[in-house]
Amino acid sequence: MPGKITSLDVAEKAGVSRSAVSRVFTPGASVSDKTATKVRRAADELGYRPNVLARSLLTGKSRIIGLVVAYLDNHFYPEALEKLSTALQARGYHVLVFMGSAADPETIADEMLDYQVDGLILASVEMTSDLADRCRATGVPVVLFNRREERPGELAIVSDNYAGGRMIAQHFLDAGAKRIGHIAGLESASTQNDREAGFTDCLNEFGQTLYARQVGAYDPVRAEEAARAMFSGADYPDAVFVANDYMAIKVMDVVRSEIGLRVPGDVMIAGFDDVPIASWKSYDLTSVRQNADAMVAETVETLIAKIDGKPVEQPALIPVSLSIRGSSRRD
Amino acid sequence: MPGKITSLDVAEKAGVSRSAVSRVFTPGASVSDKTATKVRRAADELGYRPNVLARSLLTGKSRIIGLVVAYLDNHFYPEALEKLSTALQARGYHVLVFMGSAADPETIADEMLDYQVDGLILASVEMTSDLADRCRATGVPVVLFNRREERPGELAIVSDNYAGGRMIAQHFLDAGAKRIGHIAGLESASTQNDREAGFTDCLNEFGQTLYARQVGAYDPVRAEEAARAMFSGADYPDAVFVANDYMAIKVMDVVRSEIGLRVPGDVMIAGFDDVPIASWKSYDLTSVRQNADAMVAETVETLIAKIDGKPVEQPALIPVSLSIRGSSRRD
DNA sequence: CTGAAAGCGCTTACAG
DNA sequence: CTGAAAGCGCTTACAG
Repeated sequence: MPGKITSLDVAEKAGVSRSAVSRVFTPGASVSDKTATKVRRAADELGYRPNVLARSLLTGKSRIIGLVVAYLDNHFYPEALEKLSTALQARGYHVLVFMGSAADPETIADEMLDYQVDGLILASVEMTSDLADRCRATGVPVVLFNRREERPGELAIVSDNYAGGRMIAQHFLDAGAKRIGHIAGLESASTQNDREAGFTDCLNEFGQTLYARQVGAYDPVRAEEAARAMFSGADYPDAVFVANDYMAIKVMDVVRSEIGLRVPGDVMIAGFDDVPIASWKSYDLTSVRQNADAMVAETVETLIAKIDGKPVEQPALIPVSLSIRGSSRRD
Repeated sequence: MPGKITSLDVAEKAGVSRSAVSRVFTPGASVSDKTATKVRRAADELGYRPNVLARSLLTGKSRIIGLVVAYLDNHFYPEALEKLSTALQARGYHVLVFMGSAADPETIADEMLDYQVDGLILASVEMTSDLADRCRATGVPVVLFNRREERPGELAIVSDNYAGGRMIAQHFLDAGAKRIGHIAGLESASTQNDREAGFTDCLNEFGQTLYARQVGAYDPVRAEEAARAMFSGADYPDAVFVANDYMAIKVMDVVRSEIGLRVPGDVMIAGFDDVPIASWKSYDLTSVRQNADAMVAETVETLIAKIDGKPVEQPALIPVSLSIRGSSRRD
């Protein structure tokens, strides 16, 4: 293979200066058509492409977005990652992935900053705030995805989790449920708190209180344990809201296969996220739909606006909707 | 925020040269303890960290690995992505993600090369070969993950898909299946060809041939259609090997919920990959286990060895094993 | 062990 | 419109 082709090689071949070559590859720069044609031809023949890293050094823009994720086993996140990356690619950015579980937040923050990322998307539930504070301190734009922390200057893209919680409570009440339970996610997570607050507020307004409560911490094994604890006795709930689909699926498995109850006959179950699995026939799970497309679009717009130095305000909550399915349908 | 802190700032504060600062941050460089201490203190106070991009320009190493993926809805890939990224992080590399579905292979190849990636992992099923050829032509090390193309110089990490196919055939035969079907994945994919070859070879050795065959192309909707076509008549198979779990789950849903057959009573079903869903109680799917950890470890080792200029040979096939579950168990 | 100098590949005012 | 020159932040022989 030939050594790396540089702009100088192209310049020589085209009989112009390095500056001219650079201009041809800089949208909006002033070059004559004739020069542009010569340069493009030479570049094509040589297989030249500008070195993005060298450009970054000059411009101070790397066009790299750092994305911190974890929990890729919860199907909501791979979908988000795919959409986020696709949307960013379309805008000329690329995603450098950091697994939140692979190192401590300090290390991750340092590494991201080392790569001179133009912006950050934080989609990992735990320890987000340390990371975000540290990054914001350096002046790199940060957007939280599917979580909020209420820090000053924070930009957070979240669904209307509170409204979603209310929808499920209302749905259970409409169906005549009398003993309504909740299996919570991670209690330090804003999604959990907002969903549960909406759920219990609505229950209270109709004169009911939570009949049973367990914590699954957004973890499949803990969700199973929570289900066993909640359904092993005789006086189990007749409806339960599980804080996300990933846990709800495990709860359904325990309730049906281990305990031997019928869903929705003995107990109605609803989840949150409306991941594809929820609509699979074997689960047919009622769920609150998070509009992933809207969340991603808002995340990308907000982050890029911030990067471009535009004034950016905290975006509105993303609306949710209820997908009613067999797990809570009583005919 | 203060302007970017450079090595010169640190050098001045510590009363040494820029070279000295650089050496402190270069493992293995010769610096006295005294200098190192002074530099580290100054760096900490200033919050200095070397600019990886600037370093890349000099060293020619970006420590960025390009990863092309797609099909994140097939749960095998998010898991692989998570493990790949974690393993690479531990080795001081980071992953720049390219969604194979978001652009044509040429564009993706160009963009990856623009970022001066040190190496590439291709985990996207389609159009891999164009992309790989294009990248290899520039001298960037490429490793294919979970696919092979038999190109010269190719490095491909794949399971022993052929052996996996045989295992399922053997298992069906042992269980007394007489009418054995296959729902194929993408027929241009090496995984598909190897799995089916092993499956039918084994069948043939025992005097059987494929009783029915449909193509699902690794796509959930097409898998459902394939299942409908295969099971709508009266003389449906009594055992079917579906080329991956992602399709097998959809096949089970159609067979049980739409057609009304019992699994395994009326038909035994087996998949491939052994993704977490396979062991969920509602599916309890027999599957060939791909050792994702081993595949990832091998991929990372091979790629890094190649990057480091070491002689690298095509690695051996990764062994698979059969996870027998309820979907094929007849007591 | 340490510093001055050159240079990685590019872009951007500055003149012309 | 175009080129010469400076410089982004860093590393690496080269002397000392």
